[in-house]
Amino acid sequence: MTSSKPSPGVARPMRADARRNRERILAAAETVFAEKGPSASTEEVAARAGVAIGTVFKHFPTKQELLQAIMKDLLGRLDRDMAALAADDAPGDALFTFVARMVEQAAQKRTVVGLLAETGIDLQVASSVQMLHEGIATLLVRSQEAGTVREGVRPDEVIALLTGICQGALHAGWDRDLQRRTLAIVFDGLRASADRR
Amino acid sequence: MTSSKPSPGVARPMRADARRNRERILAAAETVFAEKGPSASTEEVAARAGVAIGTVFKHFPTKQELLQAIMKDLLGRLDRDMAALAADDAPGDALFTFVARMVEQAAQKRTVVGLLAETGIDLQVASSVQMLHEGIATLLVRSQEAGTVREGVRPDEVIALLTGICQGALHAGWDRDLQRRTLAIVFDGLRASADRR
DNA sequence: AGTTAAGGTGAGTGGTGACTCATCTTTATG
DNA sequence: CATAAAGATGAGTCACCACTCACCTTAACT
Repeated sequence: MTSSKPSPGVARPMRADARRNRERILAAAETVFAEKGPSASTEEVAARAGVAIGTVFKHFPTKQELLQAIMKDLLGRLDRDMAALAADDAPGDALFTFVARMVEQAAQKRTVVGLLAETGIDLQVASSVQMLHEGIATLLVRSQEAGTVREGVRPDEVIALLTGICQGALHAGWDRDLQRRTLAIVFDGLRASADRR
Repeated sequence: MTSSKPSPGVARPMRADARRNRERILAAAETVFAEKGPSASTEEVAARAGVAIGTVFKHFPTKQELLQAIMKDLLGRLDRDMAALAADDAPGDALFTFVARMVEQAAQKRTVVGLLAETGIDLQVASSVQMLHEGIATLLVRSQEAGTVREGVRPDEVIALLTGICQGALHAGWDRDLQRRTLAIVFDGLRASADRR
């Protein structure tokens, strides 16, 4: 009778196979949705993960929740990326580097891009988005202090540009070169310029 | 026996009710798809047009063709808009005005924006897109001659920026003010500047 | 007015995809 | 090893949607 009772409030740890499958599903979902966009079927995710469809729905009761879980993952990684950049890169370049990197990945991460700007994000994801926005704001301020971005540029403008360019990069006809040239124009627009305004 | 035979090669004109319904369907499709994106159902278009489903499919045998018909319409209108601008506006401003106007309409015309950048456009629509691209190229050259856009900017860069910003403007959180400020940055990037590059 | 073919109608078909559940399998624990 | 609960399974349900077709209506021409 001294044995551990199921103490209320402390959830038992997940079973080993369950944890493994959860990871597999997330990985599969990320590649599948990256390739085909969010309209890809849940069955395809299950197939790629090598599990039955019911298993996917046991872990993520709706497709929405699955998408949101991926979102959180991706946003978390982006956030860590950004923190690393803020630490390592020259303060004047960090914002530009980050934007360029994100645009580069955009084509492979349709999901992030799509949802970064989407309406109807629930609170779970919203907080991650919030973090990203704050990170961008920080990078922006540093760039302005370093003089590589003109005063008066506001964070929401940078985010708007970022989402727009990422969206554009998703579609056909944006080769590396065009991407680089387009970004160059936007960066010029952001740079401080004494002879204007 | 002197009565007119159905001369081969000369198609009879459409019946009056057919023509009327065709217009209604196009108008309905434009509003419905503008509101809900291309995934809106054909039934909803039929309902809004006040005709039966079968009628829609008699005029446009597939949903694809309906979407393409709208595209052609919209692109044609844009093209006329652009021609008018080229004639009336100051040559240095015409490009900026056109881009601003297009972005402004973007939120109400999800379809154009979406398909402007989409892969797999058929030849019908491709020619209209081609016209638009040529028009933009013309406006760009004029702006460069007038000195409001720096030399070295290429048409595909302008188009890339345009589609990107339009895509971004589709999504939530882009109020008028943000739109204006974002465009200002892009325009700054396009403007000739002696102190750079 | 009468004739006819173009046009309109809408219940029906087939396919797809999100989600469920009764049943079987596996892990953790005594 | 035995047991129980967590987890996995996949055939089945339901809703939606693009598209069809047999039948009815109407414009257009004599």
